[in-house]
Amino acid sequence: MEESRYAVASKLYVAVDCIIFGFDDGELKLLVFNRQLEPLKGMWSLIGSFVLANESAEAAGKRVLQEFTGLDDIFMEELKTYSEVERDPGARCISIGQYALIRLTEKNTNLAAQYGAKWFEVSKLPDLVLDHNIMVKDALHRLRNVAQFYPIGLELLPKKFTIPQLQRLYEELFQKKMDTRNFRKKLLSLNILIQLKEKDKSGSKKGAFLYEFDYTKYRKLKNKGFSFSLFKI
Amino acid sequence: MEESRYAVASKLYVAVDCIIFGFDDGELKLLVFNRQLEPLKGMWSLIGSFVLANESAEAAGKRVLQEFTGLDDIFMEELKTYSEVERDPGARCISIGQYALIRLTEKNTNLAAQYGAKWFEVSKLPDLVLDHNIMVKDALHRLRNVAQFYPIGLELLPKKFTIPQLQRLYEELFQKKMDTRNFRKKLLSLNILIQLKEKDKSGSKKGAFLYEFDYTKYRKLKNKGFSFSLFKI
DNA sequence: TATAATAAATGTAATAATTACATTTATTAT
DNA sequence: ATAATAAATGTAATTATTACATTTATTATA
Repeated sequence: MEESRYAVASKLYVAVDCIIFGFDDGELKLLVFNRQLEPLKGMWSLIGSFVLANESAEAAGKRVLQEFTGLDDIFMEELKTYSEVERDPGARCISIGQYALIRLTEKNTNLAAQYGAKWFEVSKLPDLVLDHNIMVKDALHRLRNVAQFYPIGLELLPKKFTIPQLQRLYEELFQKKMDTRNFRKKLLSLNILIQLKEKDKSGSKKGAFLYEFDYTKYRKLKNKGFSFSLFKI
Repeated sequence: MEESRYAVASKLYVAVDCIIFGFDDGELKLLVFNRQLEPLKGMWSLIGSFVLANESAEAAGKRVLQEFTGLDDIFMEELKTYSEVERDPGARCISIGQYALIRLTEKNTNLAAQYGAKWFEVSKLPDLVLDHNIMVKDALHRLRNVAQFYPIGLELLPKKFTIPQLQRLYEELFQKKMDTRNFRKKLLSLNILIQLKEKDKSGSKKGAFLYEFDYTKYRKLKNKGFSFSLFKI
């Protein structure tokens, strides 16, 4: 098509905003950024960026994630676009929400802190700029939805984790206590866990066996989906 | 925020493209548009539009759907954005894919035809412009995914439909034959169907009872999801 | 008016998954 | 040796899924 066809339409600012989840201490957390520049200095905000002329939205999201966490292999998926005319009083700007799941480490936590970013418990989030609180709500909703039909955990938990830890992730996400016997039975039946010889003794005197995900089987299950029934709806 | 902040970023063209599904004659169909203007005259394309300065992406999608079908209460959901730098050789343009499900009627079919649009069987789609074939593939994938965990049919079938018709929709979507006894049993167990006194005799001598969806229950089930198991995966 | 043809409608037994529920085990600290 | 703690385990009852073949209602035709 020729450029002239397009000339009649107006161009818009296009941004990405990342809704970044982590899991630590039995708590689901979200990384938010404290603006250190005017305008809106001191306000909390999701981490985002404009989509530049020479990059895709996905690339923009990855760029921002890399910058704030130092990681370049982060799980990230598009959530939805936010395009209400008045959503940004500064200028007409649509934003593509992307949610990301990251494995918290000391290293990436420190880097984030340097950038003025902070991990908040999802249940204790401050007010965020613009429509960012809505984005978080939508992302949480999506995450719950995903976890209902697809395995979750590989991206959020440390490489080696215990079954009680995994259960806490599910309980936190769904805000429900689950039965340990049934949880264990179901998770093991999925055939995506590899039991290690080691134990993690930080949580109890007895210690809990460490597990790893079987990456290949995890991916397969994530492709086909299943019904994750751990409690009556 | 002040306009100056934004001045450094470049603006992009933002479009929506609608992936419009219908179901008729036991076939899943897609509405595509034959460009009647240069450039690319005669090429098949999804129906789309630029997002205008004074409307949201959702509004742009609804506007286009209304124009081509005369309907203003169409089920439409965002699929994903397409933002590869080179996706449109005419100019840098991102597109928000939206998929829609419509109930085919003579009236809206005629209107579409007036606009040079045509319903193709999904399995016999022509080549489409740009990345539109990919959008269709993604939308089909999404539709299958949705149908695996949520009820489907209300938006695609006529208000009154038979169970065999509904089964054909599922069989078509998943490209699998299903057992009529199990299908019926499962669907009825969901409690979203209301049996009418009338029969549709167009398909057989015996005739099949017509049903309607119980809209409220359908919506509830769509909110919470379920596991739709009609065949072994 | 009996018969053939056709798709719709139905039932059941075997298997698998989910649910509800309480005790024992391994370890550390005292 | 004992107490304390979270981890790990088993089972029976219920519910859902699967596999599979015959009967039924109706129309068209012989």
